[in-house]
Order: sequence, then C-alpha cells, then structure tokens
Amino acid sequence: MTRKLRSKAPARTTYRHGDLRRALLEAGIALARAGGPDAVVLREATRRAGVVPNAAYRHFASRQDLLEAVRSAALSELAKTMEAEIALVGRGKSGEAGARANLRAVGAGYLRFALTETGLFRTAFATPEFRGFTGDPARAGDSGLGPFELLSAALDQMAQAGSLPAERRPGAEFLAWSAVHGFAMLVIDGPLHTVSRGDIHAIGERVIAMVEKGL
Amino acid sequence: MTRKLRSKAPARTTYRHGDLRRALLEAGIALARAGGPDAVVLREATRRAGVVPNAAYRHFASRQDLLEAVRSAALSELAKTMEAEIALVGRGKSGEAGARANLRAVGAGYLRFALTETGLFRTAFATPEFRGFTGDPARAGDSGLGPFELLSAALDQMAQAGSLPAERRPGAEFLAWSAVHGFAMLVIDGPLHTVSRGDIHAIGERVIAMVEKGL
DNA sequence: TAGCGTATGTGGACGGTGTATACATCGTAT
DNA sequence: ATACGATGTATACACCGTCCACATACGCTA
Repeated sequence: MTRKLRSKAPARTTYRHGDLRRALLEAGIALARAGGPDAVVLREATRRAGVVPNAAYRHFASRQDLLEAVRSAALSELAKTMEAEIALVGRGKSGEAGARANLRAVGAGYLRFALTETGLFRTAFATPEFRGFTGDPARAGDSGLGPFELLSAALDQMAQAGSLPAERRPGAEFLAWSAVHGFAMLVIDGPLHTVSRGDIHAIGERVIAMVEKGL
Repeated sequence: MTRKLRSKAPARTTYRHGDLRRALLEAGIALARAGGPDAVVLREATRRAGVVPNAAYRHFASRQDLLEAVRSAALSELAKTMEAEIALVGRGKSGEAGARANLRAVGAGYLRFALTETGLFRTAFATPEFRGFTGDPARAGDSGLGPFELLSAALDQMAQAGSLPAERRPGAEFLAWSAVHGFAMLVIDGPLHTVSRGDIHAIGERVIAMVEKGL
C-alpha cells in the first residue's frame, strides 16, 4: 500500500488509437475548413477522434500547437491549388507571354483558394507568431515550394523574359502579394460582399492587371 | 405569498452605474486595442466597469453585439487617422499634384493606423457579417465619411485632375484598397515580419506607387 | 407626496472551453 | 518474464458566454 491506490472504473475502451496525432490533425483541418481558425477547438477534435480531451496533450503541447499544425497543412493546400492553376496554364511556356500567363495563374490560384476554401485560407494566416511561408516541406505543395516562393518564381520568370525591369525586381513579390492578398481578404471579410460573385471575378482580373502594369 | 419569495442577500453596492453602456464600450475598445477582437471578452469588460457580468446584457444582446459596437468605433478611429493624414498634406490643393498627394495620404493614413493600432485595425475587420464601411455616422470620422469613402473621394479627385482616365475610374477603389489593405495585413499577420520597420515603410511607398501607376 | 411600473443591476446556475495532475494500460526491450 | 516508457483515462479547476429569477432605484402619474 505504499503505492498509490485510488482506482475507480476498469475502463474497457480501446486504448492505443493507432495514429492519434494524424487523426487529431485531420479533425482539426476539417474544423478549420468548415469554420476557420476559431472553429478548431481541441475538445471537439478529440471527440471526433473518439478519445478523451487530454489525450491530445500527448501529441500537441496546446491548442495553439495543434492550430499551428493545421495552419501548416492549410498553407500546403494553398500551394497545391496554386500549382494546379499553374499547370493548367502550361508550365513550360517561356517568353514574355508565358511569363505573364504564369503570373496570372499564380494570382488566380491564390484567389481561387481564398474563395473556395475560405476557412483554410483564414487559418493559414491566423496570427500568433507567423514565420514560415517558405520552403518548409510541411507547408509546401507538391513541388516543394511554398506560396511565396511560387510567386517569386513567377516574377523571376517575368524578369528573365524582360517584362519586368531588373531594378524593379527586388521586393516585387511583396507588392504583387499585397494586391492579391488584400483583394482576397476584402472579399472574404465582407467589405466587398455587396459585389456579385461574377463581378468579383472581373475585379480580380483587374487587380492582377494592376499588378502587371504597376510593378 | 402569492408573490415570489426567495431572497438571499441585501446587496449594498452602488447600483445605477451612470452610463454603463458607454463604460462597457470603452472597456471593449481598450481590450481590442491591446489584443484584437479575441481579447474583447465580455466578463472582463464588465469587471473593468465594476459591475457583474450579466449587467452587460441590459445594453448588449450578446458578446457579438458588443464586439460589433467596438468594431464600429475602430472603423471610426481608422477614418479619423486617415483624415489627419490628409489634413497634414494640405487638403485644399487641387490639380494633378494635389490629387496624387491626397491619394498617397489616404494610403499612408491607412497604413499608419494598421501598424500603430494593430489591435483596433484587426477588430475593424473581424468577420461575422460585415456590412458597413460607408457613411454610417457611427463608423465615420469627423468629416462624416468612412474609410472607403475617403478613398473614393481621393480617386474622384484624381479623375477630375486627369491623372486617372474616366473609363478606369469605376471600381478603381477596390483595386487601390486591395493593395494597401493586403500590404497592411501581410505586415501585421507576420509574413513580412522578417522585414525591418524601415524597409516596411519603403515597401509601403512602393505599394502606393504601384497603385498610382497600375490603376 | 405617495405609489407604482420599468429600466437597470445582482445572484446563482449551466454547459462549454483549455489545461494541470494523478492514474491505468499497453508495447517493447531487456 | 519483467520493468519501463509511451499513450490514453479520470478528475478537477478556472474561465468563458448566457439563461433565469430577484432586488433596487428612477421617474411618472395620481
């Protein structure tokens, strides 16, 4: 009796989930997809995994930590969507026309993801201590590149094709990114909700045109 | 005894706060200023107002309702900051140079607010059912105009001055707004956190230049 | 001036959340 | 076979938003 002796119930449940970490992550992704970052609540994720709340703490240090993992996944999905759009345009085409098409594809993919997977998109930018839009494999698409790097590559291509003066190349990704990101945010956050879905698309085109011309 | 008879304690506190609604709103604003939308928690606001949690429900239907009021105030502060920046540049100046200066002031004010009052800025765009960037006096600055309308006015001025072709005027505010808003978001949400504060300012300038040229 | 109705604040409770601490169970290496 | 570390459970706490019944005080009418 020197040992602790305060048992209660036998607990005949499964134990050993198999891959709980993955299950929790996927539950978290599903929650984020449906309701954005605030919707990824730890207890609900464990519930969906068929496990008691605290079990999560064996795999994630905190809710914030889980959310971070979900965000990584969201970032990766964003990159994949962008890659898909690029592929659709025909990746190999070089020359000025190809470079422009590529840049447009990057922007279009970004916007498509924001409008289609709003919850994940919001989650991808959920604030606390960001860090990481780059080549971290966890947050990259199939090509191994993250969203930011896909954009960078598109701009490099434009510079090589001569559509973008070399002296304006450095930092240009921030400008382009700002425009597209801002448009996406304004649409999903409401300010442009009065505008019809069709017009949204048209304005999106103009945003990208502004970038091409204004860089 | 037909009446309810289940009293408990005399309760000798103040009662009749004076203007609780205002106190709660201001507490909410302070919380949002310090920590963004998630930080405006109802119980804390009532605590700061020196009142029991439920008292809030006499003035706000829910936490969401309080948050909405705070957002209105944040929007109004944004408009004020923009107005201040416009005034600084010298409002009256017309002509092409004046129009450009005005547009720049609008953008600069927007960015200043985003970087200075990050919590309020985030709160101003806290999602659920947006609606209202326009002339609602509650969310306008001293001039009675909201942020969106200040931008619109600046673009009108540019069109009149001939710096912006008339056929490109319609919808131009969405393009300009997107660029500036996106830049602000990227800065405060982290992706550009690696960039130094000084460079941020420089890039902000380039964003506005891109807008001027790309519209 | 007395009384009363209503606006405003209080008290207590409920279900939900994140998380800490102690315990039970299981796979595995010795 | 056994001891141990990894994984899941049980229990508990503080905090949150919100519902309900009740207490109090202000301002109107009589």
